[in-house]
Amino acid sequence: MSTETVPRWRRLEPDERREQILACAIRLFGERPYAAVSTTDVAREAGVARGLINHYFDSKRGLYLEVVQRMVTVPKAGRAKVPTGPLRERVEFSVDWLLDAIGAHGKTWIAVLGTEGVGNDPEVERILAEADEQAAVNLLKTVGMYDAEPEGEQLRALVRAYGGMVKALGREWITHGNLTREQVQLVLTEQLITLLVDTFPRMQRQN
Amino acid sequence: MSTETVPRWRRLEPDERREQILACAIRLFGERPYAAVSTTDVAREAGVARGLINHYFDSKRGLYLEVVQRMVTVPKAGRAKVPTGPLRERVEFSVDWLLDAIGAHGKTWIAVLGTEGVGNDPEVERILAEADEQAAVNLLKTVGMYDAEPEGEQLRALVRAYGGMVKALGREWITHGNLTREQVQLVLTEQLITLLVDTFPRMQRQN
DNA sequence: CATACTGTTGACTGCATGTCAATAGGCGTG
DNA sequence: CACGCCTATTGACATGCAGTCAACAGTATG
Repeated sequence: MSTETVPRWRRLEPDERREQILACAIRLFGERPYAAVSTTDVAREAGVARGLINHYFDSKRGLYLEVVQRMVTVPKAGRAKVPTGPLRERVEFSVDWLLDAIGAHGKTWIAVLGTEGVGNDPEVERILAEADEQAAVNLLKTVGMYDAEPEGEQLRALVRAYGGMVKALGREWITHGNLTREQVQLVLTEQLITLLVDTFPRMQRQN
Repeated sequence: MSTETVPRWRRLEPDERREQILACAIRLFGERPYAAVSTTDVAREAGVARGLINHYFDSKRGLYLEVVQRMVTVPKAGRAKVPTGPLRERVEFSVDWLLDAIGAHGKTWIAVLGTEGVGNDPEVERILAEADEQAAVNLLKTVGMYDAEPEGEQLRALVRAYGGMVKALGREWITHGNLTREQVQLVLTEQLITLLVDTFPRMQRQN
């Protein structure tokens, strides 16, 4: 008869446990809407007592906010090449890079943009706005127009709005399959060029 | 001593009561996110017993879905003028009409688009997708390209995606005040023209 | 092997949702 | 005008979830 004591649970480093719970939460919140995911679900998924979740995260809402933060944080893949040459080429390069990123993280991506519900959640809105801004800045730097003269703020606003179309087209491509990658690429390229070389200058004159 | 019996509550026609509750729900769900609105809140706001909500709506979720449905249902304002003339004019007319609609229902509008959270809610997604499709069809009809040749489905997909930019620009204009109405109008007009007269034809050739 | 540190548990509390039998508003009828 | 019926509405109940906390048990250390 073995009196060997087999531990009922393993003790992990705080960071490790936190990550593990967060990973499970990301999966579940990605599949179902907020209200349809209980902390009990997350706890079961992580093989952990429910109370532990409140130990590592203030509340269910706090956990959710971190999930959103993680999901919108683009891996910022190392794009070593700093493109040069005429604007058109830089734009094409940027759009291509965008589509690569979307294609790679497609699954997570659609989960993030999946639902635009009703109801103002300032916190969530702030996180998403920050991510949009980040993406806009990235794009502008890549096409070499970040240091855009007067009214750079307006240009960023335009590119942020352009991001809205990127998301929508991404959904048409990835989730609905209504458009091919080539088609999306064409549209995004033409639209961005129009925006940068035609609309933006005219808008400046209008100020 | 008056023995007059003053009713504790008034008996309403089902449709009437339903509308009343729905109106309160729209207000509350427009202000706070789903989880932060309890059926108790809605009941108090409407001055009825909580149980009545489950009598008229299957569940809190069911109520929410109807709220979303109402909020995305554009009043479909009677635009009597059927525009004619060159495409540019029709586009300008359409964009102008769009911005009028956004400006008028601005408050509700931003509430609807306010938050894009994480998590797939197929029902909500379906409602919003339907609204987007409706808007796209409306726009295409107004510019006179609804009966667009082959690949009309692809054109609708493009216009739906364009709608993504409309929303984003609307937010930059209405809620953040980063752009003026004139600027938004300029951008939307140029982008739509590019899409219709340049990109779409090229895309068709690409098929 | 004993001890201390702390990651982890499980029970407790309050609140929210959904259900259902009982109640009462108010219209139609005698 | 009073009575009675229909049903809109209520209020209590059951279930489940979120947050708190004292106690427990891995586990590293001497």
